[in-house]
Amino acid sequence: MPRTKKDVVTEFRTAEILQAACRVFAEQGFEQATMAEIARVAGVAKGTLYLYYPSKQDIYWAALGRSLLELAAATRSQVESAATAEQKVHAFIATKLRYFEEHRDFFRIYYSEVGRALCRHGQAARQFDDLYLEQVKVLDQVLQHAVRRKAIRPIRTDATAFALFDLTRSLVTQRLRGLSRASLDEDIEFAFDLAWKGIGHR
Amino acid sequence: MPRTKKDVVTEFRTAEILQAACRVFAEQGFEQATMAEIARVAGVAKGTLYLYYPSKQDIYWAALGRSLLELAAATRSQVESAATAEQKVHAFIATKLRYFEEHRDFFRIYYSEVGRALCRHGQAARQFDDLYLEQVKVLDQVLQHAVRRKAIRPIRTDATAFALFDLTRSLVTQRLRGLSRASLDEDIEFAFDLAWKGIGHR
Amino acid sequence: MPRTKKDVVTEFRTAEILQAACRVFAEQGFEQATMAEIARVAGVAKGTLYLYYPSKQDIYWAALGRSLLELAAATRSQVESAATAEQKVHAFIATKLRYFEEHRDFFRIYYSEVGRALCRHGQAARQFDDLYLEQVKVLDQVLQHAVRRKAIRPIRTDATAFALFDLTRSLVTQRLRGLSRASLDEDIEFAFDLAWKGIGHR
Amino acid sequence: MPRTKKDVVTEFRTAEILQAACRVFAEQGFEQATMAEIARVAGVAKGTLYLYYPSKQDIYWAALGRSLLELAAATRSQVESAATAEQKVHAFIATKLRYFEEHRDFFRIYYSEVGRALCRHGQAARQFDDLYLEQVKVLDQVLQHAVRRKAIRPIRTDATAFALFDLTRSLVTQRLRGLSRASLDEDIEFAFDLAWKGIGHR
DNA sequence: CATGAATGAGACTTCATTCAT
DNA sequence: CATGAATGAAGTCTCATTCAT
Repeated sequence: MPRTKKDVVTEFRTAEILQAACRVFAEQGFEQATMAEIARVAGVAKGTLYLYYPSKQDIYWAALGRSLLELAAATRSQVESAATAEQKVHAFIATKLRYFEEHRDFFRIYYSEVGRALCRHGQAARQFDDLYLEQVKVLDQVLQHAVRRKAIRPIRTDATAFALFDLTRSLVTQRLRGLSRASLDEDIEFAFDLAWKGIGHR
Repeated sequence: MPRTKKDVVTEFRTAEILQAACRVFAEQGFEQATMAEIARVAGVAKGTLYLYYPSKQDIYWAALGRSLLELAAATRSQVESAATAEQKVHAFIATKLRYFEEHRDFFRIYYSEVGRALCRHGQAARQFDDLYLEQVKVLDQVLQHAVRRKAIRPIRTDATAFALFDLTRSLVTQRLRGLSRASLDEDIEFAFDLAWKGIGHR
Repeated sequence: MPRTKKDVVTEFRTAEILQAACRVFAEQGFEQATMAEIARVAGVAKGTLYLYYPSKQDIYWAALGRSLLELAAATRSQVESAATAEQKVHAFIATKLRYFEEHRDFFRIYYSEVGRALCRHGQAARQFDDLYLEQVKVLDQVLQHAVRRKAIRPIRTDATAFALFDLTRSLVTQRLRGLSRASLDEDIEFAFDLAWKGIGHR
Repeated sequence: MPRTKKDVVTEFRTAEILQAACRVFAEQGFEQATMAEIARVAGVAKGTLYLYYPSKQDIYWAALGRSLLELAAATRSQVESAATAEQKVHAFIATKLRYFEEHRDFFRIYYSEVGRALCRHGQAARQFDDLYLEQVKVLDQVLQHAVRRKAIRPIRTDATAFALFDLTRSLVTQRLRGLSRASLDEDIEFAFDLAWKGIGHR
């Protein structure tokens, strides 16, 4: 509440750096990205980066984590707001697609990290993994509930949750690569339709 | 045409190197993997690697490409052998899941590369991308044909092809991470069921 | 001449900084010590250090020089006060041991600098060297006088002066490292006794 | 015994590097010395240094340790060869002065390290310290024995051992700094004489 | 052909010093 | 005067690649 001067500047710089980092990591990937390039894009000196983050790794996690938490929160919120199971699944897909559409750099880093996590598994990617799995769990519970209510077919909910998760990723990727000529809303409907007719009763 | 002596040795060394590379790249990722480690695992000297491949990048592409071509061929073959659209889609999913199940290291590299390709796009990943898109196209044509024959709902076949593609990846990932307790066949049936009930007529 | 306000503050800050510097340099050595740490210990900001000293090097010389001058003055004073050659040598040894006992941080820097001076010779260590040699000269003259008076054996006085100088350093070092269980006075007597009589029987 | 080819080269390079390191460390001190400079003096590339030593620290310890062990061995050997206590003390002083006279760069590093060890105490300098203290112990035992035989005065042998140790260092330093115009043998005799008889008349 | 010692470009990180507030 | 955020030069170490043996 106090120290507005310092905090504002810090927050500004932090945001500036993370934004630059996001762009650079999205374009180059973690390993190819250099601190020099991040600094250049952020418009600061190399040393300045280390005033705000102790290492390249930390900038990376910060850039990734910030959006990851935001996305997770948005997803939880939207899913909870939805009334029926159908609407919840729709909300899940829609929220993700919309968020990624608006944060394409984040999606690139995010997707890239999913791949990296398969290799080098057992490294410090725990925090990332946790957030990842938590998202799936949210959807899993929605599906479990829906199965009990017979809103959807009896189905392996955990595996389905994963699959729906990847389905959204699939569409985002298509959009990102310019392979989808449809509008965002159309893609959302398409994904939901595909998912729902698949898991829908009858 | 024969010259067996030389060719056999070359082929042997090549295979040995690629296998080692596959393991190392799968465990470490492209950037973290070192030529020294690949050489060590392959049981040859560092310099020897350069007798067979001009660069680290090339070993990577070779390791990736070899299995990629194999998988593509298997997929095409199995899909063509199948009679009905339903069986073709089933074959597509089954072939991929089976292949990845048997070539886990390859899958790791492959999936990791999908992520890397999003970043560093426009780099030399053209060959990878082509193979990737070709796979999708095979499925796309199956779906187009099926739509015309009203074997499945009228649907955006290209986007659906992508989605099915990612659906299989989703299940492989689950298996790889130890998140699926089902058998391989059960997972295949699950994936197909999910896909088909989604795209199936009625 | 007075302007007490400013001068007092300056003197206060200067002393504060030098004391902090003394502690930090003693603990870390010149190169490992950082301006940030000195500032932290001094309770001022990094920039403030540069208001009073133009560089790290200068703080170092100041911290070293201050005590060095003090010690030199004390030594001269005590030696002059002593009546006989024996007492003068005793005073020399005693003064040094007492001073170092009370200014252990200074001794660490001082001794460390002696070592550094051997390397990097020809650098700006002139001032340090001068003070160092001057101390020796004081003792040298005492010894020369004593030789003429036949108070001590005819002996190379300059080399002996150096040797006695290092003898005191030797004992201080032992005390500092906790290798001496004797009292300060006992160590003084021991050093003087050793110097005066040697170790030989008779 | 076998692998002469490789071993010889390795030994040659190792020696080359250590010699270069010795010179550079002697001239610049540990912190000011750079790997680039050591490589330049050794006539190899920077990376080559890391083929033989894992870090700058390790090169330093190696350069220091090699001579330290050599000196320790020579000292022990010479002291043991000597018959009487007087001759043993003489041997101790003579060996050290002779060795340092021939290995001036080593002495610089060595002395510099003694100073560094006072600061940053508690660091990994254990190995150095051990060798240092062991040397003193050798002399200590000689003195203890001599006291029992009444070859020398009853005296605190441990403290005296330290003092004699520093006495030799004192003379080496004088020679190194060009402050002694005497020959090496004269300085040896001077040091021994001073130690044995003290400065007092009679 | 095979080797692996040697290379050197380039990465991350530190820290003395500056300067706008 | 005092501050401390910003700077950027410089250092250590890694590793893909080369080449003499």
